[in-house]
Amino acid sequence: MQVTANDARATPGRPRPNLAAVAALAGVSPSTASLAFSGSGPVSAATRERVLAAAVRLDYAGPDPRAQSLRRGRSGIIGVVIEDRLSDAFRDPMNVAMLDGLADEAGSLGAGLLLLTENGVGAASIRNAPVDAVVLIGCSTGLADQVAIFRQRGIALVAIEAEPMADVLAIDLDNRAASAALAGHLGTLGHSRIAMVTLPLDATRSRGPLTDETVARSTGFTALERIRGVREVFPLAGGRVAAFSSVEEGYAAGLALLSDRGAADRPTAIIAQSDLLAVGVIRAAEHLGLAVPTDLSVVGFDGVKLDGITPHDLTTMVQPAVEKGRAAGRGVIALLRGEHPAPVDFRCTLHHGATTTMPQIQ
Amino acid sequence: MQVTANDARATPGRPRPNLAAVAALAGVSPSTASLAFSGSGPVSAATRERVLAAAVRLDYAGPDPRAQSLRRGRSGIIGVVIEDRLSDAFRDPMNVAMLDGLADEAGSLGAGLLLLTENGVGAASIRNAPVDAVVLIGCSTGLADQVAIFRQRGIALVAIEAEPMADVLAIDLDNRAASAALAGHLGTLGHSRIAMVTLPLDATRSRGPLTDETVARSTGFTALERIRGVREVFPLAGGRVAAFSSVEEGYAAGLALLSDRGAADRPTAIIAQSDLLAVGVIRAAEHLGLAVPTDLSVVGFDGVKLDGITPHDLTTMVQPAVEKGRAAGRGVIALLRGEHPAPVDFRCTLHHGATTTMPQIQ
DNA sequence: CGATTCGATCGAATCGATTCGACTAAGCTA
DNA sequence: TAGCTTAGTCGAATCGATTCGATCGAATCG
Repeated sequence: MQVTANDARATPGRPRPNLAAVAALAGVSPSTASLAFSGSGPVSAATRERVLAAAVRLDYAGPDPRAQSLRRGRSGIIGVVIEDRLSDAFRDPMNVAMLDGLADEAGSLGAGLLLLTENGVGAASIRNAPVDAVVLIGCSTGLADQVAIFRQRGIALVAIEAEPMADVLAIDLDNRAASAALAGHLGTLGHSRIAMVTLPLDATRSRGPLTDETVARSTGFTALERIRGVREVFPLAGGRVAAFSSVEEGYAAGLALLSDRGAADRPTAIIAQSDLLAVGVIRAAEHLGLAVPTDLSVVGFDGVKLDGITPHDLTTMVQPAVEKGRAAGRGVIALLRGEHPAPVDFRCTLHHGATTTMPQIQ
Repeated sequence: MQVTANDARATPGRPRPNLAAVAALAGVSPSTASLAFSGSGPVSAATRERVLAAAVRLDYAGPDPRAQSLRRGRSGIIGVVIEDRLSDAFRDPMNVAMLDGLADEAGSLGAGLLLLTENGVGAASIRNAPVDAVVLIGCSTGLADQVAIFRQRGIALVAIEAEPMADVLAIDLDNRAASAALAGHLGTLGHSRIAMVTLPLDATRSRGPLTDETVARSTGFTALERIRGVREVFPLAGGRVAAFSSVEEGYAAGLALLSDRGAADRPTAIIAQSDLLAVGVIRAAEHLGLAVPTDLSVVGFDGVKLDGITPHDLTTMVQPAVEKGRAAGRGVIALLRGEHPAPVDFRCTLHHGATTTMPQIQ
């Protein structure tokens, strides 16, 4: 029971005053004091002054948000469910951009974002979090359980790029069509030996060849959709699965796809599921003495800024990541208002860079 | 007023049952029902069964977290104050790593992380957030106001790398000493024309030359400490201020420091305040035809993984970023227990890479 | 001048759970 | 069998604010 630094009112400090105490000191009823603070009712200027003065005297910090949220039935908090470790999720600039857009809209509502990771004890936090709504980000198809919990609690749900679910507002991207368009672009140029470098297919983030089995077991909605899109054009396209959306992973996958193969055996084009992966693939190609796009065409996905990361002007599908987050935020707001917002579908736009050309004649 | 998909019980849905309703259906008092749920009291197995069955019948989702947090005086939420836009803050891998460590410890407590940005309307959310504790990350020295608010609310405070403040648990890094050591390393090698590329000096994130004036106006604690450390060795060292910790910014700063100068005029070594900046500087040097380290020595800070980003083995100060977050988390836990945890000071370790050598004789 | 309205204030109920103290009945000891 | 313990249950107070309806005095209107 040390008494050192007992000025630290961190936790035990003397009990904070409440509105009733302020009201008592000001000589008014708690209800009047409440009105004076919230400004939602007729209060004479004189009483308001008195209440505010009393609050200052008592060092009252304003209404307790916990009590407010109980009374109002709203906490002003939006949950964000992220399946990964934060460091993994935030490694992908797209996720960060989405979160940024979401934070923007949430901020306009005066709401905060509560990060909910589902790993470990986090399950408890999903069950107990005082959230008004939840946005599912970069989530696998295997979160039916979580969704059920939230639904039972009567919490509004929004999912970004997820398998359609009942009672969940979908914010989607045309991953499939966009990937098909990229593949089509390469097909038009004359490519036929195509390989993919995909985003992780499940939460284990295991790196390796893209096999029918790994695809069948996959829970990564976005990655799957993009694979499907490519296979609409090249039904047999294979490739590698990356563990992260990063330059290093792209580099490793690129080496795996390009090393130890003759020109006749090697893919003439690689479709990477993210720009970072694409940059890695390009580095691998160049490391192996292959010129891009002469010896190898490479396309990416996302449309992130690559200045300073690569000198190439990458051909890629530009997606409105921040806008996805914004749309999710607006969806939340509408749901909380009791409206029935319509699902949103975003479109990618093809950026015609300089990393694709016709395949060399062999 | 469409009635489509009216199954969406998102918001308006019929009112959720409460514990009292469950108790009534089970034929017990609310207090007993509460005991049955929390398990913190003697309840016969039969009664517990009955209560649980009633809960299932009513589709009761468990105690309302809002009411719990009012009653208990704890919300199970830890606020994280980030000064920047999220997309800016998360661009720096150090911040993400810290957050990850923090999330880890918070998760073990069953707590969630609430992102609080102070820009815009966010001020409202700082004032109203139902948090038990707050961690200040990457914050400027100009947040006395926020700290005052939290203190008034009796909220436990932890700051990572911030100017010491009363009643705020400090988690610090030896930025100054580590920077001095880096500078000393270069000094020992024989360098004397040193330039710095610093992290942003304030929230405006303006790019430009490092002048006495910008330093004097700066609010960036970490950046300032690192500048001070370097100037312990090279009192007159100047340089450039970057707008972000990124490769592109480093590249731009590198060009500004190295272009249009003769070998006798140019710095022989550059101290970058982050590894990403250092990589950018190296790219700029190489773009200008200067070899690293022969023509220019470069050091970084942080110790991030750079595989795939640069082939160089960067000489840098490795900091325990995840551990900083963990320590902050443990500090929060201790404070909430009413303990008086001691401040923590982390040390960087010098990684001797291959980007420094003796300056060329002119 | 009496009736009416309006502005300001207050009382009491409410949000949903937790918890302390009290009570009951059953099991035990002497 | 009287007296005592104890497991199980319940009532009521409490956390801190909001809000509806009622009240009271003063100002306005016919």
